[in-house]
This record gives sequence, C-alpha cells and structure tokens, in this order.
Amino acid sequence: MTTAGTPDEAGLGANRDLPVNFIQDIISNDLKTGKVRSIHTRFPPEPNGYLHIGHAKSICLNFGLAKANNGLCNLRFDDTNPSKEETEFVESIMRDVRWLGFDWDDRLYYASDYFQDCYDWAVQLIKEGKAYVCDLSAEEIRAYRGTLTEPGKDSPYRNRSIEENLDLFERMKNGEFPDGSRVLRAKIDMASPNMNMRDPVLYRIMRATHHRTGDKWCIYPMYDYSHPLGDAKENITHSVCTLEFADHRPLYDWFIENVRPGSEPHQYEFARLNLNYTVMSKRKLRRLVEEGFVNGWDDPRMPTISGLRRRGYTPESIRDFCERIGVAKRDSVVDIGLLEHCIREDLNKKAQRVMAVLKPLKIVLTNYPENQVEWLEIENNPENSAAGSRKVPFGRELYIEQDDFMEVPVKKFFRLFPGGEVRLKGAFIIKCEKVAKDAEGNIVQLYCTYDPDTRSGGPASGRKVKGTLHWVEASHAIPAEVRLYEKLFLVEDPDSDEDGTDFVTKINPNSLQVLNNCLVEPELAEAQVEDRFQFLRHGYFSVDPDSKPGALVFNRIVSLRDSWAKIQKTAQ
RNA sequence: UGGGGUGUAGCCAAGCGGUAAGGCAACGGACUUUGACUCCGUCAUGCGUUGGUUCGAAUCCAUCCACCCCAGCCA
Repeated sequence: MTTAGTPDEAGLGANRDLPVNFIQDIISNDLKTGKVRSIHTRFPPEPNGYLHIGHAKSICLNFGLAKANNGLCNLRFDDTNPSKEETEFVESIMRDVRWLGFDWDDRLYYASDYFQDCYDWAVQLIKEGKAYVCDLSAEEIRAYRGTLTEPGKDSPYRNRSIEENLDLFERMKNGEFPDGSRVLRAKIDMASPNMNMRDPVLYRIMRATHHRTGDKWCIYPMYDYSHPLGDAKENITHSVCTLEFADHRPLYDWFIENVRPGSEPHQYEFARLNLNYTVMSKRKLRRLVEEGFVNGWDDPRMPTISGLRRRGYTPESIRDFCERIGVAKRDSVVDIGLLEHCIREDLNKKAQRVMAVLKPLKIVLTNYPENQVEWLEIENNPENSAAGSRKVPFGRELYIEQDDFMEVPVKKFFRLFPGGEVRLKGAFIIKCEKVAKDAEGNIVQLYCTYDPDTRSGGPASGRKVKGTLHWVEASHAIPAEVRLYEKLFLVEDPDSDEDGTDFVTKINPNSLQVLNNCLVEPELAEAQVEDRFQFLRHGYFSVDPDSKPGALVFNRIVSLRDSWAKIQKTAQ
C-alpha cells in the first residue's frame, strides 16, 4: 500500500496519492467507468474477541481505501451469532479502531440492525420459491451435502409448498420449535461443485440472548445471508474480505441478485496477514489468555492491538507497517522484524533519550570531590534539536551497566576494562584503576579516575576514546522495574502442527524477563503511563499502566539494533 | 480424482508485450560523545516447470508441478 502520485482518473482531484494494490486498481477503474459514483467500504468484525495486528491490516485497508478515494468506511459489528458474542468485545474493538486513528463518525452499525429486514427478505425468497424450511438434522444435512468430489442430494423437504414454508418459517420465528430442529435453506443447487451453493442454511433456531436484541429473536441469520444484505443496506460498494471467503462470492452474488436489496455491493478478497513467531487465530490467542500463558488480552507479548498498545507501539508505527506489507492475494508470512523496524523508525524521531542502568555496577571516581554533584546539560534527542536538553546530575559515585565492563576484555570490546578509558555520555572520560571483588570473586565495585579536562563541551572534550557508556549518579538515581520482552514463540511457525505438538509447547520460556534493580536518571520521576523513551544504548521503553509514582515500571518496546551483539554471535 | 485461489531474491512486493521498482533482512564502508541514527555501496542475465507465439515474454497461449482454501445450524 505504498503511495504513488497516480493521477486521479476519476477527476476527483489531480495527483492525489493512492494506495498501490489490486483493490485500489479495481476502485480506480470502477470510478473511471462510472460503475460507482463514490466508494463506500466497511470494517465488519465479529465481537467475539480482541482485535489483533491482522485486523489492523484490514482496518487500514478499508478505512484507508475510503479516505484515499474520498469515500466513507463504516464500522459494522457482525453479530449474527449471540452464543459467542459479547458487549465487552464491541467496546474493546471500538477503542482499538479509534486508537489506531480511524473514525466511523456516525456510521456505527450492527448486523443485528438488519434482523427484521433479513427476516422479511427471507419471507420474500420463500414466496418466490427460492427458500425452504428443512427438517433434516445437522448430521443429515451434512450427509446430504455430499463431499468435495461427489454431488449432494436434495433434501426430502426441498419441495414443500410455499404456503407450508411460510407457515413453518413464521412458527420458527415464533419459537414453536426446539433449537436445531429446523433451518431455512436457500434452494440453489445440491450438485454444485461449490459447496457453498448446495442449499446453504439461511436461518437456524437458537435460543440465546443477543447482546443487543435480547430475547426478541430465537432464529438468527447466517453470515452468508446476512452479510451481503447488510452491505447492501449500507450502500457498500466494495466489500473487502479475506481469501477464505472467495468461495462464498457466488453465494454473495446470488443473494444480491435474488433478494434485490436495492444496491449491488461487490466482494473482493485479499490475503490475511500472517506474522512469524506468533499466532493470530482468535482461538489460539484465547487459549494463551485463558490458560494463563500470558497476562490477559493486553499482555505486551500479545499481537493484539491492545497488547501492542500496552507494549508501547504507536498507532503511527502500526499504520506504517500495514502500508509497507502491501495488499495482495498471495498467502504470505511477514517477518516480525519489519514491525520492529517500523516502531524504531517512528520512535527514533520522537522519543526523548534518557539514561537507565538495567544491571547496575557501582563505580567510584577516586579523584572526584566527595559530596559534590554537578548538573550536566545533555541533549534530549540528537535527531531533533527542538527537543532541547535537560540537566543530569554527576557525582563521585555512579552506576554503569554490568555488561559494559570486562575484567578480561575480548577483542573488539571497546567498553570499560582495567586500565582502559571510556567516555561517560555527556560527561567525562574515565579510566578504570581497580576492581573490587567479594569473597566469592564477584566484581562488586570499580575504582576509577576521571579526567576533569574532558567534560563534554569543554576545551579538551574532543579527545577520542573508543567507547561511550550510559550511567546514572548514585545519590539521585531512581529505582525502577523494567520488563524485557522477547518473542512469545521459539519457532517461526508456531501454527504448524507438522510435528504433532501443541503450539503452547513452543512458547518461549524467556519471553518475559523482569528486572527489579534498575536505576534511572531523575528526569524520569515524573514519567506518566504510556510515555515513551529511548533508554540510551538499550532500546525504546514505555511506562506501563502498572507504574505508580515512586514505583516506576517500564516495558521494553523494542531494543536498539545491536551490532555488538551480532559481532559476539558470529565470533562464537 | 470436484471447485476456488496463488507462485517474482531470505521475507514482503511493484510490474499489465519493450528488456526485473521499492521496503525489510543481510553484507561491505563512511560518520558517530548511543556498537544507535544517518549516509554510500553490494545483493534476481532471473520471474514455479517445460514448450509455443513474437523482432522482443515475468507479462500472451499450452502443459505440467507446488502450495493455500472449501464438506459449521461459525464468521
């Protein structure tokens, strides 16, 4: 969906940027030929779970297509199955779509808005001899349907009189028959090579309280019947759905042709998003939540919109991702690395830099005056001078990262080691003079000296050393909890069941690592939930909702690219 | 062995008869008070296969192969 300066052939405005994908091509052509005057799309989630990044692709596509073509996009809840749907989900879905940056204005609809229309149209189909009440059991219907290679056979109830069908259907509606005892079916073709055309079920009897219509109905329309009619009711022009519905298109068209609902929407299919190292099916996401593998739908490791939001992803980065992956009909698996690239790119421009020591190692500057603290000015974002600067305390006792010191440095290690020098970011060059250890031989503290002439911005600040470390001053440092996340699964394709194992066996046991002894610079004392920062040399972090004043909690959104880690890896 | 859909680089993806865009990843190098960022360079004589049409084919035709979807009173 990258944009190009394609001239707007419909004459709605020259050179407007249009998405580049086959659906846009169809739209451009429909506008050009006058098949449609304006375009109208819809995003039709079923409120039976939380939205995930795959839905984000659909949302960006549908709302994006509408916007780019000066059209409209509706939000419509596909709530035709009350046994699975809940108000909690409709609320979370609206929240997530809004958060992503899209707006349906006053065009919020529900498939259940059209239950009466669907019923009336069903009566009409019966009167025209195009639908009938079938008394076969579910098992019998399946048996009569035939197989992929054998045609089905007609239901013995297929040729009931119109009068009897009308009577029976009304009584179905009135609750005279038990659940599952009868269905209304379209009379199409039991020998069709397309299974969907073998007299599909239009209505089933189901006594379940609907989240909106309550107990008004005990019969509910099926998706295949309700969807095209809902589209038509809303004057949808381009009904975009995923590939698995391509086989349903002849049925979609059949309903439009035979019900004649007053407008002629058309269905187009694109490939759903797959991401490696994660699962996307609602069933599997639900299992992760219900069986406690993660801490809820918004766990920062989840590919849900709410999970990504809590993790610290920005809506801009997700929209950018959805643009970059494109829209096509080929089954594909996008590398999670692209999503990470998108958030890094976004936050690189936006996030304030700050210093945080995750695994502290104390150092004492033996030649620095005791009890002295000076406040050094450090830039907030080298990518954006408008972000200004802040004052950071510096003193005799500091903490650096344990990983930034090696008693016996390996080659190419240009951080701190005995006798070596490094610059402390925004401060001075220091030299490691002595290593202090405990009885077990663990390094507990470093004694260093600093070079007062090398203060950042000072006369000798140009002196070069190979490494620059982040640090925090001991007396002003603020404790914090930091949650480090890694991929939720160890394998690229956790969905694959080729090895016969359950996908939960492939969960990464280290997907969450909690660090409780972190120290951050005082600038972060006022950090608010959802604030995002770059912890220098670590990555991008956001303040988790669990965070409280005095008990800060940060989530790692994504690490910085780390070529040192790469060097170490290849060295092994 | 029925029907529908899809095959372009490690992963996405343009291309629509005129001689393979772009992004991610990777790999070199420059710069660097973040081993980040940024910048420069490299990365398909090749478009699932085999034939054919054409001056010319990823694009048209045929053939074969591979993968995905469909037998819910789910969506």
